[in-house]
Amino acid sequence: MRPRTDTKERLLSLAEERVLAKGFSATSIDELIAGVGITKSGFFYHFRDKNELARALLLRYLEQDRAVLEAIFQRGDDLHDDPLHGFLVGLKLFAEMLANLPEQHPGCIAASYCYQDQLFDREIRDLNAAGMLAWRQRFGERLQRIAEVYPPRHDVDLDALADMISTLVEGGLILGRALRDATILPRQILLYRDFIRAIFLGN
Amino acid sequence: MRPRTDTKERLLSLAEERVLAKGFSATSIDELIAGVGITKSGFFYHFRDKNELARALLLRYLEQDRAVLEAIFQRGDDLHDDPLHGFLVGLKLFAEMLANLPEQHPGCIAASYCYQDQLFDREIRDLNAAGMLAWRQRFGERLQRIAEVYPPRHDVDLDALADMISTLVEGGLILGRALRDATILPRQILLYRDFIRAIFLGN
DNA sequence: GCGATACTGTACCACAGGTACAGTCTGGGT
DNA sequence: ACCCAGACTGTACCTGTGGTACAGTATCGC
Repeated sequence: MRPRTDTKERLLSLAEERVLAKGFSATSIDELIAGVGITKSGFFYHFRDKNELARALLLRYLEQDRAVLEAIFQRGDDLHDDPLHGFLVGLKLFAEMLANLPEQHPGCIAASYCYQDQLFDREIRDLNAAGMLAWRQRFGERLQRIAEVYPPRHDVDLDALADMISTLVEGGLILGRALRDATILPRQILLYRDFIRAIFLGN
Repeated sequence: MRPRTDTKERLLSLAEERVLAKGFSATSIDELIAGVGITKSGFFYHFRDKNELARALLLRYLEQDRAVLEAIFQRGDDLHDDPLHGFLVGLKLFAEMLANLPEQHPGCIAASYCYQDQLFDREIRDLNAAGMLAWRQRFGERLQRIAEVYPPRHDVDLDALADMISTLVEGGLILGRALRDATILPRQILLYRDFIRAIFLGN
């Protein structure tokens, strides 16, 4: 048998799927190794223990998420020079992408970890928090730039408005899963888009 | 030792706390019985197996949640006859209640179960879905009544707008936990309130 | 042929969920 | 005073899982 080079990736992919379906602690090492066809020793060659699997899973997820979303909103900016309209285009693209997923969005590792955070060490919890804060900052900066050009008529809590995207995504994933309805999340994003229009364009 | 009558309740309370902190499968029967001071046989006297604990936990949570939220929005309606303004008062009361919790909101059992749904049987998943749908209906009816009096200038997806509350609550709980910031959720509710004003009052 | 990489195989331990079932204490009703 | 249902305790046992330890092996590139 020739040694494969993608075993670690396949372990992480399978682990991600199982963790989103059953939670981290219910995801047994045995089912992972059975799924990718290695032995327990093979698993512990790649990861010192289950906690290291948890960390690798989170890092991989955060990075994938960042790359996908940055690409979408960058594309929005490319399609429209104005910061507000570029953002509105980005939100539409985001909603379309979510609506066109081949199947139900599998869920967010960060949210899953959040409801099991006592399983993990400080480092993982901090990574998770940093990931959320990064979105607040990225969207917050956008909203700042927009507010400079389109001063909102009322006071708006821009940090909360930035957090609102992550909030709707996390909440939308939960409702979508619970109700087995993949349209919930994209519709929430479109509502958010309406809200942004109302705040900065007043219509 | 005299037999207590509240053992089952104490088991459920402790289980709820642990499940929200570690997830269901990582919550061991041993830690629960140690926490309330009974033996394993005592646990299996109250619950046939762990799955029955899961069901009882969810039912208890859904009922508590329903009672608390209905009381808040009923109070809003009592304070203002108009359906829109009663709802706006209710949202403000809700945000205040969330902001004044003695400590961080412990989280939502339904959301926790959602990210571990393969652990549970069909019945529990259906209960969870029915709980979410009930909120869509309760808020959807309110929004219908409001829209009759205050026709929105644009088309609005009222079902999505009803779901938006649950979405913001679930998402806000996740961000609040991840960032250890109890102000996130109430601020999201206030933003939702602003959105409702913008849609139905146009300001 | 050598060493790094990617594993396998074997053996072992503690703990968790779960099953089974007999025994015990207590308070309330008769 | 007695009985019985409710609320447990005690003991024994089985399986699966996470985790540890460590020696051995196949393959590839240099």
